[in-house]
Amino acid sequence: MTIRKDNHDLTKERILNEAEALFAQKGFGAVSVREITCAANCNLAAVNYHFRNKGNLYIEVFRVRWVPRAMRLQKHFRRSLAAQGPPSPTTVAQALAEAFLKGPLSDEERQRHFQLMTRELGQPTEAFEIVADEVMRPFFEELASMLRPAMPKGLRSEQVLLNILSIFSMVLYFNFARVAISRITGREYDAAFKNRLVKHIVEFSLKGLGGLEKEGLR
Amino acid sequence: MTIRKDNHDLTKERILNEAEALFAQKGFGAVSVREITCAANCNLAAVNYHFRNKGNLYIEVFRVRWVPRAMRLQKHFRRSLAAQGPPSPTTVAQALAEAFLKGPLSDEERQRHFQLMTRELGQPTEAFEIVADEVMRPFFEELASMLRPAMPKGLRSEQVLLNILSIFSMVLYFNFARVAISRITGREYDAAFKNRLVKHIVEFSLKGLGGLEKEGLR
DNA sequence: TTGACATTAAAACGTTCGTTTAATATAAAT
DNA sequence: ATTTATATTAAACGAACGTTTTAATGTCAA
Repeated sequence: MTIRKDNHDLTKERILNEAEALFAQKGFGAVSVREITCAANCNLAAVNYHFRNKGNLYIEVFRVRWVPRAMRLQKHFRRSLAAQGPPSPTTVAQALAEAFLKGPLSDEERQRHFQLMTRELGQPTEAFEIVADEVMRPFFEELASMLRPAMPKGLRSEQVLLNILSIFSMVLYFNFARVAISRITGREYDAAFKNRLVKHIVEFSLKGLGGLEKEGLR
Repeated sequence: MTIRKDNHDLTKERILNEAEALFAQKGFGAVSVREITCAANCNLAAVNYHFRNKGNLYIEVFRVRWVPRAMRLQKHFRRSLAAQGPPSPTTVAQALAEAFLKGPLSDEERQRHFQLMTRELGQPTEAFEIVADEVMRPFFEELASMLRPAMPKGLRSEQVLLNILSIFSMVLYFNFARVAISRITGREYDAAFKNRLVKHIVEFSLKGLGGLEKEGLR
């Protein structure tokens, strides 16, 4: 009964895509509804018809685009981690850096993803509740439980969390500050440089974590 | 001859202050000129009179507020470093983390500073040229020349730079994502927590840098 | 073919935007 | 005292904003 035609809400999908790209690129306040509908090749009123208003479109972008992508990233991380046997700081750091810097996403998609996240980290809106509750906190706890057994003796759980946050700060930074990093290092942000960054993050993180195993280095 | 009355351009100063706070808080596109002039307690036209237009006010904020503050930070770093004898990875990391997380700035000022920087890192505008050329690149080179002699044998200069960028990613992150970090860790971002973060960054960085000295730890 | 419903389209709503203009105030210079 | 340069003010400009309204489509079940 509720089965509609194939391209039932193709417009809705296009709006979500373009809205996400623009929100990531320029931030919520700097993007106009007209800009979105123009990029999505649809009528101005479509945003209000499909999403009630601009603000709700923004949080919908997180709900139906950002969170599922974050889940895909986590799944990719778990798969490539499981393929390496029981988790150690080495394998965790390796799988993390690879999933978040290379991983299953296109370069554009990854940039969008971390730009949106960085914006919410800097000035949290309603969308941050979603990011924190559905993605960050559960994943960080998962990572903590993986790393804790391999960490120096009686490490406080807060310290484990800070270590994880530090790794994430690097992942985030090397993703969202591409232009700046290219400019400062003088290197183009291409596949080769990305590999270099993964290697660096893994090494730096491993040492930072205080892991004693040396096999993953160099 | 050009000596005007006391409050000659007090308005100009107030506009710069409020503009910086608002640009940092919400981003260029999401701040209106009316918002700025209202906060600065002056007439709407004052922005265009003193700064030609909104865009020029933004880059002027960087020129006469952000860069000088960055210089103050660097000076503070150099002074507290010099007080500890010849620079080693330990003393450099310690002085860096302290200067950028506690340092000479008020908490508000520091948050503003890193929010503005993060915005430019994410989507560089004309202001990023200033940030990169006048602050980042020279300072990073200074740091590199300090760290290089103490680093493992034949470390490529690119690798030294990546290490420095990693430390900065943490400093940046722990400054601009305060709300998120408080929320995730469950700790209020107060003086005690800031000290905890400084300690963590120093330890993590030191190990990440591959420094062999242990005296600075714990 | 018809009636109901989902979607798109065009036009207009009132508001706010950045900027400009013209008038006014102030204090130093002549 | 008058001129000149600097600074502030109130008012208005057209453009763009988010949203609503109304009409025109398209698509199924009956």
